[in-house]
Amino acid sequence: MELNTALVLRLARYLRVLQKLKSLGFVKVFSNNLGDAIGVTPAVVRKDLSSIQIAGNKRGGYNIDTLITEVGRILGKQKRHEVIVVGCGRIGSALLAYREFEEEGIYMIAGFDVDPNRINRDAAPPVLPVSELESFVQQHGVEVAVIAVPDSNATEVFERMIRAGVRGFLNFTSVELKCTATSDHDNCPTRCTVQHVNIGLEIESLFYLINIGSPQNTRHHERSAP
Amino acid sequence: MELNTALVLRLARYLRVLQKLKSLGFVKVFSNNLGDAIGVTPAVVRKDLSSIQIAGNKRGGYNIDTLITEVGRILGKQKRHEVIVVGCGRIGSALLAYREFEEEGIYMIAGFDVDPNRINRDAAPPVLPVSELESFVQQHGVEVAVIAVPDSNATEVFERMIRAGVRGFLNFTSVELKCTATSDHDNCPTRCTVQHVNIGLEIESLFYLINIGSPQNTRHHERSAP
DNA sequence: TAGATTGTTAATCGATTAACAATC
DNA sequence: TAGATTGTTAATCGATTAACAATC
Repeated sequence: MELNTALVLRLARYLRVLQKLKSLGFVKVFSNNLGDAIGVTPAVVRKDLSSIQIAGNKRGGYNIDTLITEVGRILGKQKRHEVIVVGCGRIGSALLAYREFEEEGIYMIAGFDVDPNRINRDAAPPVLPVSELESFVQQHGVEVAVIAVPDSNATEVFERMIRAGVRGFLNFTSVELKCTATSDHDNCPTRCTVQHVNIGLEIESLFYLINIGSPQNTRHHERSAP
Repeated sequence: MELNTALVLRLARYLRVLQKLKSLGFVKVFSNNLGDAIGVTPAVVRKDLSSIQIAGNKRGGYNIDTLITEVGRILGKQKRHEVIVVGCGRIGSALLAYREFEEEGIYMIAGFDVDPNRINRDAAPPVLPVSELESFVQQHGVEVAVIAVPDSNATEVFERMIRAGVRGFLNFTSVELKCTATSDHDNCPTRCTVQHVNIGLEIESLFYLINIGSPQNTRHHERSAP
């Protein structure tokens, strides 16, 4: 069962909506409710759910608890998700301090920087020198990292992390980090995934889009349709 | 000529690559160079360029200067692009202070916040009280805004800005802001565009994707393929 | 000229939408 | 039962890929 990025993002969105509905005391939900909430048609919702083997009732919609459990299981919500942030400038440190992710089981466990003035081992989460990146990754089994360094250092820290075993990246630089060609050794079979967040690019495209009047859209990754 | 979001984002990416190539002294570029650089096939590049009426030479590729001029013109790079940031918490103020956008002709001209402690009229850019949002938007003809307020305030500031005439939004909240249903008055014909940046969601999906080993992806708005 | 690259058409692929039988 | 909603199939749409003639 291979789910693509778009589907996984939709599942994560459904989950957030479901959690809100549950907290409001709802027990059941219909495909058109979920569709409205995240901006897709009911048919997409039903197809998504049936693709992950979740069945509803022909008349009574879907049970919210079942949905939360099943979608959460697929997204691995039973596990604690630990993330590091490499580059603790303005954006990096903003993300590092952003505790709201913990509600979703995502924990920022450390930041890394080259600047000695930014190092702070006593902070929570601590900011460590990048020289300790590899050992930290290996010790903690870090799988996912945010890259928020200057463009000029992006490739270096990326390749170091690949070698150290990190497999998922959220890339805030404007360097187009590629997974395939990164292994120096051919014995590196590691597939990795990079999600790009390029704010300048998004703003640039916004200026075009508003002046033409094309329909709404999503991102990346992350985008929603009417 | 209606260009969709994905195409516009690719054009913006081409432009960055072209600027780099030009600064390195290159004069010509081939479709496969551009394709490699942003992670698409040469055929996509040629199709994109021909769709905006840019012709290359059958043997000599494309002229970089022509490309920069033409793509820049389409993206409206001759104009100064002014943006405001509503919500000056950690992420909002990080973006407000991010001067690198200016290289791309994007200027953060003001921030807005409810917290009196964050107001600073003398800063560059200034941080103003949200009560002044509408008047500022109208005075400066603001077209694009970053929304970085807490989720609970997202809809309110969004609707206020819509009414004030803002038409493009970069939404950092996890609220699914929708353009269509926002007008209180039916006489509001304004189409707007929202780009969503939902970092928690992207990290969540990363954890799924790395554990299954699906192929790389893009964002959004903003994502890149092999 | 021979070789390489564009520009475009046709073929493929996947995702979205429409439709509707099954059924609660 | 009648009405409403699911689950799935078929039809549509758009985007991606393949292929190749045109041509520099």
